[in-house]
Amino acid sequence: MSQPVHKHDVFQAIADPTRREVLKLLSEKDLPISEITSHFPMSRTAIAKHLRILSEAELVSGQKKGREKIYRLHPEPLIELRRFYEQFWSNKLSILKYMVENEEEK
Amino acid sequence: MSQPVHKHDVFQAIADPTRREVLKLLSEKDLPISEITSHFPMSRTAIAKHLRILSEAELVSGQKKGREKIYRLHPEPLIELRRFYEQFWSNKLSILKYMVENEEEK
DNA sequence: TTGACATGAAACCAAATGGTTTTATATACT
DNA sequence: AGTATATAAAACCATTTGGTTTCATGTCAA
Repeated sequence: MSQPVHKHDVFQAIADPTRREVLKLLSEKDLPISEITSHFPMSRTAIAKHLRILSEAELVSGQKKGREKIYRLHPEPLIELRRFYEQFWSNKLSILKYMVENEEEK
Repeated sequence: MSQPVHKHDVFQAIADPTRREVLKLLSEKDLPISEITSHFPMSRTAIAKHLRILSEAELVSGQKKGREKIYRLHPEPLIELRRFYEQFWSNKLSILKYMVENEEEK
């Protein structure tokens, strides 16, 4: 019975370069769809779809303001990205260690 | 003229849950395809395809050893994940702060 | 050398992805 | 009231994705 709360997860959401760019944009400032679209070589409709996917992953939310819909970044789910990353690189020391160990094999 | 050196990048590579699991497996131990396959409810061919994608992203490499092909993890490209992550969460303090603030909601 | 095992490669398929165009609806402006 | 603006929603489409099955090739072992 467990509901499929989110169709898209964070990993899928950031798989697309356009969506990563959108997140970057929104990290500076809340923006309406049309403004976001102006930064990309594609239709507003395409951007709206990307925003929906980001929204399903709870990385952004949109609030209607007059006739505009203002989107805002919510970076919290990206923490899952960090948890994943740290399965492999738990700290900077381990990275250094790895690099040293493999120095000669190159 | 710039060649598309890699068909798949890290972000695409880790978008699939099976591939993330494969990376996790390989983080413990180098493994041949058949052994990897035994951990998943799908065919060896399917796993081989996932390995190719991971390989294109340079997250794994495979070396023939007798009739087996042993795969090994190369976590280096995951550093890009970290760079992306830190665009939004620049330091551990902000993460800690967030986690503490949301402790009770679990 | 024959058979079992491990992988590779190709053809095929349904569903998802990432885009388009068209049409509709709600809001703001004059 | 009528027009322009901002978004939404739907139909459509080509390509990619994630799987399958089938067949071929190389290697080990008896």
